[in-house]
Amino acid sequence: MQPVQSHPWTLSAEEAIALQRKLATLVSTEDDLPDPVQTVAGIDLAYNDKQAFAAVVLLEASTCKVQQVVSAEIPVQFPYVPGLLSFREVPAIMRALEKQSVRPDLIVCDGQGIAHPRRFGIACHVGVLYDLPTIGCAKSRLIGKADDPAPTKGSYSELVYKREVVGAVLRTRDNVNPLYISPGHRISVRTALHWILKLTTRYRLPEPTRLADQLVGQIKRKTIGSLFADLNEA
DNA sequence: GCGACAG
DNA sequence: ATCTTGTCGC
Repeated sequence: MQPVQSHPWTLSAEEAIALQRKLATLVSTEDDLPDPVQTVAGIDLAYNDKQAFAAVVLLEASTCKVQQVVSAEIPVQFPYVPGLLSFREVPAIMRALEKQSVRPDLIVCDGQGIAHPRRFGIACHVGVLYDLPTIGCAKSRLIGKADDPAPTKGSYSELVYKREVVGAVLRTRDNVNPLYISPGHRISVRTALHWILKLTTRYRLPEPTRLADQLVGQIKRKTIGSLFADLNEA
């Protein structure tokens, strides 16, 4: 699949911030998903000294069964800067997605959606580029305040930033650290929570992101840069 | 001015 | 993100 739009990627931090403000205008938090959501994709990345690896896992929404896996490798060109994560990860994600034949009905990203200083986390970036519904599912907080949700699975509390509800802190399993859920594009906070819970089985992370995380790790190990270590074991 | 700060 | 085995607790 190809993106609906693109923009330069060789930017300074200042230019990236200006671009985020501009693209944030296109984000929608109104539910606009296919009638039956049939396929869901999970995306995650792994890093090497010089390379970034991205993996996209396509799942059947009703069963969480893997239907397709694509990945890509690309040299890291943008440093990690809180608030500018997408400029470091999206290039690799796009290379992987161009290898994927199916346009998923929903995408779960590892990181924030609108729970971001300029309401444009990585989930929003991916959503706007492909004009697809996306959810930001982060393991920790970037911005906002929230009460600690009850310790039981399904409990959650609103994540508020600048007096506005930008997401929720969700307990996906009993007595485990909660996840930070926020809309990426074409989805509301409530619907995003609904889907994350629906896609969560026996682990803290929902299946799309959990499997993508697990797979990029394997893919990274099978690289020539990591083969030397493997030769010693063999 | 001093912290906090997705992956 | 990444370096990494065993171990404590629900």
